Amino acid sequence: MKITIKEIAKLSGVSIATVSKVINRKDSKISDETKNRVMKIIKETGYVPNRVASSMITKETKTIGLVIPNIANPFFPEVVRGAEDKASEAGYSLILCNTDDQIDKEENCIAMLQEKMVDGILYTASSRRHAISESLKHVGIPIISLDRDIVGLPVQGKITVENVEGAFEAVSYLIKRGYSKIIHLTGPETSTPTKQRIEGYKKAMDAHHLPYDDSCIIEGDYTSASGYATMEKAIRSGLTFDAVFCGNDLIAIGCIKALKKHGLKILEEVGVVGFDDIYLARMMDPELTTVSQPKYLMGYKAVELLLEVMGENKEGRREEILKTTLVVRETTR
Amino acid sequence: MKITIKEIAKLSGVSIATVSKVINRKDSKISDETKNRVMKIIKETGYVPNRVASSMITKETKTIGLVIPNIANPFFPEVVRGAEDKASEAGYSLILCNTDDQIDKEENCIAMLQEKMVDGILYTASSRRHAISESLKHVGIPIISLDRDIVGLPVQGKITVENVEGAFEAVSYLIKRGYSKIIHLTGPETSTPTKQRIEGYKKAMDAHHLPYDDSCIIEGDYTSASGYATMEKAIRSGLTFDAVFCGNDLIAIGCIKALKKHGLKILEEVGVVGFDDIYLARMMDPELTTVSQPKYLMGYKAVELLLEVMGENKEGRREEILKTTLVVRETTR
DNA sequence: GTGAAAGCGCTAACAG
DNA sequence: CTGTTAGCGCTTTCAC
Repeated sequence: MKITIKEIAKLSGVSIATVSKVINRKDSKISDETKNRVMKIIKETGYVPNRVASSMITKETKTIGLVIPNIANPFFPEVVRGAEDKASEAGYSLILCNTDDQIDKEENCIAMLQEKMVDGILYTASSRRHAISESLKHVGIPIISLDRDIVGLPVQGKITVENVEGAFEAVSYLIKRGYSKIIHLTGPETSTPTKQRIEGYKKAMDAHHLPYDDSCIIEGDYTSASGYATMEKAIRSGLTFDAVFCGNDLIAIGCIKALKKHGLKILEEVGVVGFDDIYLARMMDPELTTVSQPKYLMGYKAVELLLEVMGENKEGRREEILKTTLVVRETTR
Repeated sequence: MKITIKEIAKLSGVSIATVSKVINRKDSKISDETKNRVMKIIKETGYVPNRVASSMITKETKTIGLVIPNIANPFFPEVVRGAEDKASEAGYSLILCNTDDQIDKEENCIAMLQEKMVDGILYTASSRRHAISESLKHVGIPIISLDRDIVGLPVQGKITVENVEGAFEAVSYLIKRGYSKIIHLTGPETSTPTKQRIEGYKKAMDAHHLPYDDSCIIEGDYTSASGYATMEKAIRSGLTFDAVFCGNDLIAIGCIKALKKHGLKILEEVGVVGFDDIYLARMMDPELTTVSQPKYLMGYKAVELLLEVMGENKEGRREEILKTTLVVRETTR
């Protein structure tokens, strides 16, 4: 039988109300003597307050739900770490959910988080999501959308990065370094980041009056396997290019593998730029030139924003768009 | 005001007990008619049962605490994924805690998890931990220790890998391939895996009557920076070697950087073997020969074991030691 | 300064 | 088949 506040009260010869007050530091009107006595008993007995009981009354669980596609995707661990740091700093903990970009898993997660009465949700929408499911519309819990935007979803806030600008900068850099036949290997075109990176690519090409057509923008998904496959196909199909701007680093890795296999020299013959700057980018050989996303900060800021929204209980949507930075390494001349 | 079971009862014209039964599928004795009526109302109102309230009674939160050093360390995401998969399969969710291998953070995490009344804890002990803190001794919650063993900690189960055998196999392979002056770059010697990998290294060297002394076993920590620094120092100090067995892949990555910098040819002049087989190992160039740990399985099995232990409420310690496999790639001849 | 009492939303006997 | 009742462990007025 676990020890409860009742025992502590009995043992210290005070009421449970008093014990509750000292536990929660609402003890301005409790004499030091009783305070110390209660504290001592608590320590001695190893009493642990039951937060699920207090949650019932305070209506907060000090828990935040974190819904992401897959923690094993190297993009997310840092984001999660940032989120966890800010959360624990503020006395919250994180429930982690993986959705594999599958809509039904997403809905299950959200439902579960609602039942567990989390105080807020950080949500990276499935890149496959087009329509918003009904059930998602009436979650009565603050939601911050992370990384990806969902039009129509009633979120209370949004943390994204400057995808257009990041892509623009990357492609512009490529052009400045003398590359001119630049192709773009993208992720699923249903997701906002993908669309935005394509937009940035086009803008840069246009700005420099460089030609491109639909065959230069090749859709895949955000995996190295996809990068490998699409690159392979591009080469086979006789497409000419001297640089490739990849939708993310994973695609870039696969792409480079394919390039190497075909004996193409990275940097001299073909420049490659990634997006994300995952841990891997710095570790591979050659080190990958890429657009760095502030992953840790994204998680951190997302929780920060969520906490704000939760506090104010306001309706207004908040938004923060974080900057990317081009990191030039060894896959571009 | 959030809608409660009471409203549903009123709206469907039944008692709350009945509603409770249909929610929890204890409805064998409820007529289909009432069942359907209640279900319909639930759907219409968008009622979400409050699991924190039911937790108070059932004494279970369907939540598991996952305590790891750092999710941003590439070893852990897959472990966590495995754990999450098994957990969600069984209707549980995971609260994630990062400890940075700091004992005080560990204790905070554990305390918080206790207060949140998690049903069990998965725990990767700090590699710096030598003594078990008092507070950890009387957690009344089942604990499974993951990856690292903690002597003296009253855990109900243990999931580890065959570190000795893995190291033995790696070093033996190196020897078989003609390397003979093999050094070992280790992690912190306070942690069990480190000790075991050293043991495996020694066993293999002994088995083949190859000489080594203390200077061949160089302690560092499990980071690429450490791998770089220790390798650098080893080279500077004039240590001779033709292969290096690294305590993990991160060390191997740093080590290879240092080797390359000094113009040493990987594979021909110096063979390198890592440990873990993180995602990176396959992505780098040259691809890393390494001892693969079943990371996903570790997490999965850990939750499985925890669930078992929780179910039986037995005292006996359970243990599962998973196999490693040597993956030969491009850093060994 | 401290305590009594009224619940939070739900489940689990037990009655009917 | 369904409802009544007694809490789960805690916080929070409101008295004293």
